Amino acid sequence: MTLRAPQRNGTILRRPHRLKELARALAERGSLHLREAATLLGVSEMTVRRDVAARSELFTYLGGHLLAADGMIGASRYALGEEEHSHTAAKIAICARAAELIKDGDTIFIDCGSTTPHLAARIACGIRATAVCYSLNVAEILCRNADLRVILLGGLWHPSSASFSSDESLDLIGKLGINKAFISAAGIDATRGVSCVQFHEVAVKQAAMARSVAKYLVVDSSKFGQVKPAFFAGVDAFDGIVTDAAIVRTFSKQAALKGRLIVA
Amino acid sequence: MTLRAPQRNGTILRRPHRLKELARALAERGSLHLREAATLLGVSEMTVRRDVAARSELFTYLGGHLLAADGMIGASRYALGEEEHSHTAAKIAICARAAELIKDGDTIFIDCGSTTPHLAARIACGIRATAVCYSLNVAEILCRNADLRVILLGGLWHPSSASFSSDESLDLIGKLGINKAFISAAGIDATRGVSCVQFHEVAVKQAAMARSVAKYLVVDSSKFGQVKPAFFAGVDAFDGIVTDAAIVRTFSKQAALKGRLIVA
DNA sequence: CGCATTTTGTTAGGATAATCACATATGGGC
DNA sequence: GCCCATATGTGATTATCCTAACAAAATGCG
Repeated sequence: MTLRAPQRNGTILRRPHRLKELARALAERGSLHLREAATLLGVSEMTVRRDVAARSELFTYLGGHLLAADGMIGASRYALGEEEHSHTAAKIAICARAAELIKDGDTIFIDCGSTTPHLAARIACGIRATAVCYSLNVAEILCRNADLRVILLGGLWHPSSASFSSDESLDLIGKLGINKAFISAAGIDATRGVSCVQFHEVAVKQAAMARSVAKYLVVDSSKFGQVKPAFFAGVDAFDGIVTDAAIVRTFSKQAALKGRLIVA
Repeated sequence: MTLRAPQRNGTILRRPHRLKELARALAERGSLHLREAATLLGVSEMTVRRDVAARSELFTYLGGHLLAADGMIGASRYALGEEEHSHTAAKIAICARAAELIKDGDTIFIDCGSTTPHLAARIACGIRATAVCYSLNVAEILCRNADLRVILLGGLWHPSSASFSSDESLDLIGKLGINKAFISAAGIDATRGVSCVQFHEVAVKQAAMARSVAKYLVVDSSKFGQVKPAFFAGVDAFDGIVTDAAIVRTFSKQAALKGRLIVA
């Protein structure tokens, strides 16, 4: 069995194209009936069902109605159909592990990205902590937790990462005492360090790490060996690297990671 | 037929109590299946249906699943079942009117509260503007609009008003040039001025008004004659007061409001 | 208590949605 | 062209939801 390129219809990739159309329609209208979606896309209802099932992280499907998924608020124009939204199972697993590190009374920092919302959602009810964040999808989740004090770093909105940035945010970080910083990344490389895609994130990540006693990198195994444009820290800046089991074989013996891997 | 006090079961008001329980459960879990809701409340599914139908503004009901209503995002623990969420029709109407004031190229400020999310939602697609806000429910809506540049003033989260406050936010406002500020209030009184409930809102409202060329008060008619603890501006600080038709008879002849009422 | 009213539960039907199995279509490789 | 794999459509079956009508229980009042 050989790997093939996706099939084409005329000029466009079919399923990915439909998913984009759906996401666009949902962003505008909020919800969509299965039947509407089918006629909108010019396919049968069954095909819409299958499309949605294939990428169930992106959509919520309730009783014949299609909604934007819980976590994708503000993230609709957020690299949809790309890598960003894959590895969801691994992300949930590592975030569950990372959440165990959070104790009563902690002040934590939660980075932006597609991984960290899972961490925010996994903070056990009853843990009284202060949580600092700068992305909208993380804030939404934290703010629903009545046991948390939440600080959102504001500024200019960046749709690409669903986050905010401003000089004043950095000032605010400077006034905080943080116990544990949970940092995400798009790439981690033993020699070239840890990097992300958006440059505006760099200053926030660095400021949060500078103010934090412990720093944890929260990345799924697909990020290992990747290098992205915006470098922000060396691998050794982290006290722990929380990741999933798939990583162990390839990288766990590297000296740079020695003793700091926390495998979910 | 006589008017009666609500019926009681043991110690608690039944329907109102169930609605609160439902809202609480929804705030935690996001969505709830009809069957779960029924067992949770210890009543039949039919009763849940009737409860929800009775206050359909609060809930969205799709194919057997119960969701928090569109407008109440972030406002779940926000005086639910109280006055805050009433007058919805009037709020939508006045916000539609206020949204007409927003033009291409404007920089606008949108206050927090249960009224202003409707304004955020009513900004016509295609209008390219910069929008400044400091509440989560407003930010969520603005950030979905790809035609807007959004600035969120961050800080410490206040569940009571779904908003954020910090000194740094005020610094940030100081750097902005705002054309139109849309301010909400809980009370407006010709002699005692305009007031709100939460004190942390005062500094933000005042800073935004100070930086803005035009100031509009966006309040439904039920707020007239009310006085709340946190005073933040005189009636004459506003260039326009956008409100609904119900107000005209009682207050529109007052000299203090003369010529500044904009009736939806 | 007995009556009127309201609230809640139950049942039954028709409508709608979900799932499965199978048929058909499409496009790529040989 | 033929075959294969994937993609899509169709129809039948089952499950679920919605509504309405009626029955039962709770409540307030004289």
